[in-house]
Amino acid sequence: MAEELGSTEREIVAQRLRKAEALRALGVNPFGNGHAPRHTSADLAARYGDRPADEIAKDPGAWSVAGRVLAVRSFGKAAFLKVRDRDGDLQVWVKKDKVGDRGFEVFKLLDAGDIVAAEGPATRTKTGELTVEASRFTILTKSVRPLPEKWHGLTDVEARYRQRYVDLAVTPGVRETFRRRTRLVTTLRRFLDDRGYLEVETPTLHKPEEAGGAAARPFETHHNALGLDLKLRIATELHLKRLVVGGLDRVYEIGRIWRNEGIDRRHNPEFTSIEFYQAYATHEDLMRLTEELLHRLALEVTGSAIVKFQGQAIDFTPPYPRLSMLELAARELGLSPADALAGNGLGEALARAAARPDAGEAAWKLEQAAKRSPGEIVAAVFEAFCERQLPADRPAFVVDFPLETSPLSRRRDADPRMVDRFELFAGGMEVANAFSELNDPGDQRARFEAQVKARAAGDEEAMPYDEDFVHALEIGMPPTAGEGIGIDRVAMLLTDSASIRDVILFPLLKTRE
RNA sequence: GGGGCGCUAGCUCAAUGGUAGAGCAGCGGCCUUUUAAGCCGUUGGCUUCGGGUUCGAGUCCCGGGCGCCCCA
Repeated sequence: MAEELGSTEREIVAQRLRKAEALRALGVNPFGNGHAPRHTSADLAARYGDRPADEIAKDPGAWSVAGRVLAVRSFGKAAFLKVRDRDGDLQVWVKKDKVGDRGFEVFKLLDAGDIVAAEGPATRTKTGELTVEASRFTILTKSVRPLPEKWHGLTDVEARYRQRYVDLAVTPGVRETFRRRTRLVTTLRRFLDDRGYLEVETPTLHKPEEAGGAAARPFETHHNALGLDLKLRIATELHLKRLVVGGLDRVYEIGRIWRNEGIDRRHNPEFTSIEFYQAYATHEDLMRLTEELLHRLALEVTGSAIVKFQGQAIDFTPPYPRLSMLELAARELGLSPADALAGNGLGEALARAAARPDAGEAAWKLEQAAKRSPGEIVAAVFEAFCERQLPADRPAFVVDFPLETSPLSRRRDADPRMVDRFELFAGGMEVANAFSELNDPGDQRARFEAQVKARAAGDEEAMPYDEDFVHALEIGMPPTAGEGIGIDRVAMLLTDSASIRDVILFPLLKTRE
């Protein structure tokens, strides 16, 4: 098949399609079906481990494996294939005298990338590699496009995201990252199930008045038959709390959330959250639960409570330090917490802070905050100066949130300008957010009204007035605490991934051209 | 939204403004213990796209696209 010598991709595809036809001529369907391997690479590893060649020779077994060929080292009448199956890599040794003439004719039509099946005894080659010495060999699927180069693989990140199937097939560690992500979700689910939580599913299509629960802009869509404008949910909070009203005292939902906002290392427009709600609990209870949960997740997913993230070891062993947003922000401003919260001297202090050299790009944001309430200024100052001071070697709780930052949180009994809320930070990211839930319907009305006012004043992230939610609170919600955790962020931490795109199989990218 | 960087063969990368190259993959040979196998030979290019400057542009200038990083 030498009539066309070119090696552009188009010519390579044509070449390989000709090989597929040649396979058909040999009676091998190049896109065959119905062959099930009986073993995986892990089965061989489990059986033989590090045992030497002479021991394996006494018990070579009869193995049946299949997978994608990643590399071919051919010697004319024999060849070593690097084959990858779902568990790992395995070497297959194809020898003309063992697979027979026909099997060897099939082998000669092999390209890297093809899916093959091999049967035969195990052996250990003189270089020490556990190998299936094929007595039968066939090609199950012809790969008609070339795979990336075997040594460097696919390093172009854009190509990796756009063609995740290639990335998964050839890039070391990618499969493991997504296995870990799944183990994380499984562990999380078991953790809550064991504590009497009920997993539920609530709507992802929200009517405009339902699309609250967070400060974010929703995606908009439309139901044709009902003639109804809808929004994709930005949180699961308001529906889950309705369920607590209904007596599902411990509920959680793991699911997709959509927020119509920018994309960066920590944000993808669709991501996965877990929110859980527990009646008769307080935010203090949830802090302890969170410590226990993260500790468990680190252990189950990585095997250690100390996790390396971007060069920094993070110890997930409880307890985690608690830092006061109000105190830290007030200190930055040179005010007492009481004065900061009361707004005494706040304007001047804020202007001084914004002018500091280390305010840098945050200055603009601080100037914007000047028009807002003292509580929002405190939060803005915290974000600008204090987040980066949080401990790097372990997670940390931030507590003492001003009321204005939290329209769904319960007021603190001791100081109604504050709420009983915390956020958990780890690896420089906000990972969880939790609070004792507001269950006073009158107060909730007032908070929604303030949100409506903020929206009218231009705050596009302010949430709508959800009358039915207030109605639910009027029916009566037991004292409850609830929490949301960004699954993708935790997955980043536990897989040492710098970008959220590395833990989302198909991150959103712009259309090319 | 702003700034910086990148985009050259299927993949990974070279190329003072002066004939676009290499390795891998492919193709033709040799080769029955290789680990990026080796050796000989060989094909393959709309240099992201569109303008411009220039005798001459992958390279310089302007604009678009896509991506990454930083900032908002």
